[in-house]
Amino acid sequence: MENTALVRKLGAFVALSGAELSVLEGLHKRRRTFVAARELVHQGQSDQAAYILISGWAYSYKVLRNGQRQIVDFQIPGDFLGLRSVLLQISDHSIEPVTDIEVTEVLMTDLLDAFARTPRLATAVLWAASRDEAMVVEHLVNIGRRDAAERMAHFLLELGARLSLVGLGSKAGFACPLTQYLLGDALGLSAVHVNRVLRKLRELGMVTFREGYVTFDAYDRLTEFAEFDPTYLDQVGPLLK
Amino acid sequence: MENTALVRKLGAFVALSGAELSVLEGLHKRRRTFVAARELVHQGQSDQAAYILISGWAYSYKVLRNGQRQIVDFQIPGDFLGLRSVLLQISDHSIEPVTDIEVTEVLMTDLLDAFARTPRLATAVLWAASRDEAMVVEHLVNIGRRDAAERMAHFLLELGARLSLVGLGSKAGFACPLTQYLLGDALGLSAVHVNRVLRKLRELGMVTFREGYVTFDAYDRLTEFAEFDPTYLDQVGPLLK
DNA sequence: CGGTATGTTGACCCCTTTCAAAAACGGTGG
DNA sequence: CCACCGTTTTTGAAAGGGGTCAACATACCG
Repeated sequence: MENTALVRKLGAFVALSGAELSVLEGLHKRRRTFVAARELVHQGQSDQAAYILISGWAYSYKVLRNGQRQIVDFQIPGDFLGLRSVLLQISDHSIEPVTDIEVTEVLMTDLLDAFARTPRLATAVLWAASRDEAMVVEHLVNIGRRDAAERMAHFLLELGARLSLVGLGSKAGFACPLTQYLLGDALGLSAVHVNRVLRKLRELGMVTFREGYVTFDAYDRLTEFAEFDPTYLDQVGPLLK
Repeated sequence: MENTALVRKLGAFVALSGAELSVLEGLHKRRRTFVAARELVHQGQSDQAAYILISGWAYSYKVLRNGQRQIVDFQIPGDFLGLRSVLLQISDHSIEPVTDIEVTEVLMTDLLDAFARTPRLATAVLWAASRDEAMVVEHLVNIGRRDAAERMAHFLLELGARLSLVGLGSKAGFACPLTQYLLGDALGLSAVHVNRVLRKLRELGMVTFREGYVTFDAYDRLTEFAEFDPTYLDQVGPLLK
């Protein structure tokens, strides 16, 4: 089964029965692929389907009239794309792949049906949504109250931790397809300043971001510097037995 | 029934049956009151209960080691307090009343039971959580990509719109118990700058914030200025019939 | 091999912060 | 009713973090 990442995520919250697993399985209706940098969901469009990311990276963002863009979050394998859009019946944001991506489509009607048949699954998805919200909240704190260097450090650590949870990273580092423009739009910084900050962090011997790879040169020192506390990403144990 | 605000909110998403309404009713176990400015939930504490706000204002926030504080959102009547904390089993933020508040307590076990018995309620709560997340996302855009004046304007408009939905405000204005320090911590600005920005907006003839009351002097011009689009707050009609 | 996207660095400027201090406000107790 | 005191609001002056503009280096690609 390829959507292990999602099953693992939800399984951490709710111990899923065989029946529930097969309902979850049944959600994966259609396999689709999208190419890098071509918008997948458009802000304002009303959606009938969400996606589960199988491979590749994507990001969700909002654009302002003056052309500025704020990236809300990056999505990595195992994450939902556009779940909120489906529930609110309208997309309040756009989604674009960073790399070529593979997804499976989840139809809203199927999802609501699944909830009706297996309430525990609804709870599990509610948990996943809460975790996503916790990440957005952390980004808010990051942008609102940390200076550029701390912000960058925190961001890279969070990404590393998330990737580690799905086997794509470690405390040593991770492969990262993001450009400095994307980083800037995610952190509320200019691309130019992103560059300067990365240099500073490199010179401080804490992280190196070069050639699509992030290396944590001093993980603990970086964690301390960024005041990074991964509690909001972890799940201690199944809440529903 | 006093928790009309919540019923109205959820009812907008899911047409609730009599049975579902009574389950919802049954959630309101205990009525409690808290006094202003005394912390109600502490960051890091593990929670067994959430609250539904009946009257008064509260705010959720995170503190950094250096003492800085980022307010994530203000809660007004009809809003959940600490729903995310309950689902994640740990509070990633603190909550404090702005004014004296009345709440009803919702025990986690009751909530999960209610989900099991009435799946549509789970869907409705998932919707409410999505709406909260949409607000946080909008705050992120606000702080990340708007300058101080636009940010303040957008914030006041959103607050006005939310209060209007529960009958506590209009396009003319609303009663607002917030201090300039609270505004600053919510918007990622210093209190001093908040003051300057308010003066500027007042001199531009768009909003006036004086003596605990926000007056929209030119609602449309302000909306235009802040690029405020309330779509993310509204609900067009019940998704589940 | 030219062309386009990305990374790098310097100089300058402006929005916001910080520091400081005064004024206004609101409650409290005498 | 008033003196007193803590909180909140207001304003000024100076410093700084990050933005903007511009140029150049580098890498990738058909």
